[in-house]
Amino acid sequence: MRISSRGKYGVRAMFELAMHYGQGPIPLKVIAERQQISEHYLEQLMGTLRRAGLVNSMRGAQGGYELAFAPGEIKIGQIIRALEGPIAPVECVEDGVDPACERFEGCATRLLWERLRDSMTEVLDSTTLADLCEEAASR
Amino acid sequence: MRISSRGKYGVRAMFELAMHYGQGPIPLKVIAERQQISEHYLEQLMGTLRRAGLVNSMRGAQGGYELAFAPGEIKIGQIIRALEGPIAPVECVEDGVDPACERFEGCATRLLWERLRDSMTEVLDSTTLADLCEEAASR
DNA sequence: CTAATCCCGAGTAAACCAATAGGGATTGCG
DNA sequence: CGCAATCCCTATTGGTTTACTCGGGATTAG
Repeated sequence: MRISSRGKYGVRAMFELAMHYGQGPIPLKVIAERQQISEHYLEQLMGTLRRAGLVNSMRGAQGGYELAFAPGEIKIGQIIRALEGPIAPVECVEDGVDPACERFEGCATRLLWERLRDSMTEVLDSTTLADLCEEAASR
Repeated sequence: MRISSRGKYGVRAMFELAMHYGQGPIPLKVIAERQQISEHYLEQLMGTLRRAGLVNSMRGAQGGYELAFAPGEIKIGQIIRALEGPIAPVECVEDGVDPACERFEGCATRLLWERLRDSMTEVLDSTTLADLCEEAASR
């Protein structure tokens, strides 16, 4: 029941961008350094986040990345979904999957997985980058 | 954010045992058949569950597996922990891990992962095999 | 022009997963 | 007793995923 480094790194990188929101683009190199993430690896993740519409990038000298929205409008759940796929402990409770289950009792365990999915989603979608910034500031 | 087949299969197998609790041991073969799980693979999982003290086994003809406790006393969380390890979205919020974080802002994301861990634990530890049986019965 | 920067695709070593293979030990029953 | 049913254990395998690394191309501010 672990998220992968993709999700961890992604949230850390986005948090870094959130902490400097409105101050112009931040180059990959700086994010990677400050968050201790392999630069090339992070590059791939940022590409994914860009294609998901969560960050904007500027090429060329003085370029870098910035959030596509204000920190308060980006939910952690969006970041995780972009990098790790649907938030669902088992495939059959993914959004948009046919709920018909051939196993009669499959449904018994299915309800459980739905509850688990919902509680995970609730946490991840009720927290925004702004919340993380506040928590970091209040210490 | 998926649990592996180990966890899925394990819960299904334990549910099967719960549905027939008190009716003597059920052979692996039957569990595997009813739950459509590879017999040899399930054997490994049952070994793990036995060593975790969640099931008892009887060898020889007429042997099989049965729950070590009443269904109401076995939490899903125990099954998952036995088969998948600690319930924690990231390593640094596992129980018993040093909470000191070298990254100053690591703590900002750490709080998030703790909340996620707690909400997952809450669901998995508040549901017992008896709950699954009830849900299956009420339809 | 050039240095800084993003962009992209390929390759890779290690780990993990789900399953298979093959045999050994126990035990109820005829 | 002897055998079939059953659990027990270790090893191996093929496939996938993970977390990177490598090398080069495109863009742009100064």
